[in-house]
Amino acid sequence: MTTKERIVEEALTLFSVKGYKGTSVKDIAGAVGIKDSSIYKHFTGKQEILDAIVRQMGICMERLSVSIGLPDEQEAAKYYGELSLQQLQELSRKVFLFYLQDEFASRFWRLAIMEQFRNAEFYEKYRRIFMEESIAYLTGIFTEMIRQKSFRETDPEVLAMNFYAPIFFLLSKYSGRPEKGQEALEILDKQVAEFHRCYSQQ
Amino acid sequence: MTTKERIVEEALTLFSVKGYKGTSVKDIAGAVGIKDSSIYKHFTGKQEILDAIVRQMGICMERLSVSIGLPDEQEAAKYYGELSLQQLQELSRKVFLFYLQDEFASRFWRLAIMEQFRNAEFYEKYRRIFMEESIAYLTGIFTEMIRQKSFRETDPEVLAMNFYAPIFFLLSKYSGRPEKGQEALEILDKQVAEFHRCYSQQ
DNA sequence: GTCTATACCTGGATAGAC
DNA sequence: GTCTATCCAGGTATAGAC
Repeated sequence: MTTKERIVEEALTLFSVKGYKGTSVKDIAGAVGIKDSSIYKHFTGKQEILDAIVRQMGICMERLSVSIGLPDEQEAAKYYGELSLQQLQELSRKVFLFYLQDEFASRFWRLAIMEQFRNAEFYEKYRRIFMEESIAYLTGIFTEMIRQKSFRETDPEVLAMNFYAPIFFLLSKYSGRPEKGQEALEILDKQVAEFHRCYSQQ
Repeated sequence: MTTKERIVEEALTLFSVKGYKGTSVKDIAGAVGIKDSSIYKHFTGKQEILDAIVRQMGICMERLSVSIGLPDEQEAAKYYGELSLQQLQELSRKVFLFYLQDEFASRFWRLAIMEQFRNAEFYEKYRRIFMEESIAYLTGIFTEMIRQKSFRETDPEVLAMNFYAPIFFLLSKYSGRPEKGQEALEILDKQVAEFHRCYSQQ
């Protein structure tokens, strides 16, 4: 990993805990193991490091399904087949654990949460990645499931929100404490079981 | 309003947009209309202003139901009677609009979100007020509704999460933009209608 | 491309006049 | 209880040696 990459790496770690304003260039340099002045050979300033993080997030997260290794909406129909309870739980756990534990996504989640009110770019990315794309992906899957009659006839967007909102809630609750992920997963499984009971036609 | 109260007031407004670190004592003093040095006649420092805000939130929000003017769990059974769709929608709208638009709660919500990772006290208060108490309140209501057989036999906590998670999601999405509240309310109503369809026994 | 040294500024906080 | 003046620490950033 180049020094420039390590700067971005350490900066994201620090920003995601102490915030942008709460992290100094000295802190970042210290974490990398160089002096603060050396940072300026790689970036014009602190703001540019933040910009690099945002850009990287844009690249990494362009599509939720690709990042998590989930089938895309077209394949999903086959992949999930009749969408059994076990498969639904697998789907919810994958999404949840990805955002909670993925090296990059979990830190970006926290940073975006902290910066969303100060920084329009963060608000946009945060909303798109962690809200709209997730809902859109699930809407696609559920549309197909309903078409296949494995799910009850319902507005697929309402269904997607019903499925995703508890995941989002638990992410918000546990994003600072990934070590408590097990506790969260148990709650999540209960939610999904209830979801399945409500909508599945088996 | 005393100067001390106005300092807390303006500080909360600024903190809730620019964050604690992003707001200077000069900014606060400027908003109040005094010089920064005068602040120190009322507070020992910036940190104490933040402490005052946290304390005030503790007082204001001790019980969700009181703050919002909702019936408590015992009265709720009578109040909501058979819990019609309209009453469920009223309940969800009250909770949602309170956190979104209440002068104090909406700003505290944003501040707490930004400070939760840096400040354990904020994380505690944020989680207690905006997550656990809401869920606990709804669990109480739903327990009673199930006992009355107006709701299907279900784990009331799962029900509470099902009901509250979309509210929480929409709050997170629209907390910076209360002017778009109408758009959010339409989505919320759809969610509640679906919830009612799933669980009500009428 | 990393270092030392340094310039410059902002922000938190105090002292003391009124 | 507000002001002016001031101090000090810490943070961003630059210059220049190696």
